[in-house]
Amino acid sequence: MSLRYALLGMLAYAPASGYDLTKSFEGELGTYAWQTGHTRIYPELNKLAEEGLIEVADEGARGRRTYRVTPQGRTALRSWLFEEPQDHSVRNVGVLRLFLMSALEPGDTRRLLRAMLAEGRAEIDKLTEAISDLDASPPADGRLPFGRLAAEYGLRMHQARLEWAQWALEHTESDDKDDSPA
Amino acid sequence: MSLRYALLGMLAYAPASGYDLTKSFEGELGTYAWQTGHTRIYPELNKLAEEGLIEVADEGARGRRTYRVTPQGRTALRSWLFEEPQDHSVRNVGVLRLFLMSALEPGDTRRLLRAMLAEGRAEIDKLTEAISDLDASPPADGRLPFGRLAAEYGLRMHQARLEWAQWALEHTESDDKDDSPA
DNA sequence: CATCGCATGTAATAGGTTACATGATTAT
DNA sequence: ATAATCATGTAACCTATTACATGCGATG
Repeated sequence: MSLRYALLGMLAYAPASGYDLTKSFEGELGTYAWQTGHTRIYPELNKLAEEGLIEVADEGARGRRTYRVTPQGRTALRSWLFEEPQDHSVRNVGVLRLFLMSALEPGDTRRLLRAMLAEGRAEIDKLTEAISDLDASPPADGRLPFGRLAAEYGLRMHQARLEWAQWALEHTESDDKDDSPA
Repeated sequence: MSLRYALLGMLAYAPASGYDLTKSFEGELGTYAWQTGHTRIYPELNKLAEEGLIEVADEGARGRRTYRVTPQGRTALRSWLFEEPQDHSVRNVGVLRLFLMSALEPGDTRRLLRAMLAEGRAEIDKLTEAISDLDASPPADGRLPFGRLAAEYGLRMHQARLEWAQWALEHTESDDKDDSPA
């Protein structure tokens, strides 16, 4: 059920084709919020169009169809966002790994945590650079673009995760013979 | 594929029954890392047992079967955790809502962001209390328990998300007539 | 004229959710 | 006795992934 709102929402930002949307899901959207591929996107777009929540705005070369949300689509998105029964459904392999690593022997746990710290730092560097690029060429309308919003989210999450890993490392070492700080 | 490692990992922490595991998934594990229910857990436990990755440690009243990981199971878990091809598969309805809310009119976006800030603060209060309870009665073995680890993670994530929402609010208001600070 | 990227799809399989189902034990 | 909670399962349906498939248009 969430996929359709993801599509509706992205089309509410700006009209796009299935191909464009596929690319979006390969970026921040897929990384932090909702992962999917073109094999789910195309059938769902057809369904949304049938139901009148989106419509073809333009047909281009190679059978390209650019969709935009209809007023009904916008209403559906809005009511989904304001609707109370929030399902907090989460499925995140990275976090699962994080949690489970401490089921290993302390030595292994510490090794994994250190690897994670390195990865996290690399990710933060990448995002910091991406953000400074985005801020160097702000959009004309002054509106916060989706990518900027998502990059900021990613940056803050990675930082928090890094600090958590550091904390976890401190609380794992006491049990171990190798007691050098991280 | 991840569900089986979630189960294997939880059993590596401590032996448990399908019922116990179901409860675990209703807590922090399901909230931050991987959601599932008893209808997936029982069949998967049977499969894991067939494959020799877990075994029945104890049978109790009402058909209760307590499982524990076998050495092969521990090896499988360890190799999954150390294995390189990390799929960063994420599916998080909350984050999706966060990202999509800015596709609405600025007034609606601001209203949702403010609601989110309130929810986030409530969540942080709850976790802070839960953590101080956990820290008041630390486990005898000095090992960091799963719940403590997960609560700390949740706390830090909620805090980072809150700060992000505050940031987003600041960057959304410029476009709006109602320019009072959050 | 070949290769790469654009652009859309279907089919088979796997994984997940909801509804249905049953029975044992404990607490009131 | 009755209700609540413990404890496990199956079946139907829905959602998601992987493999397969096709053709157009631009670039070299």
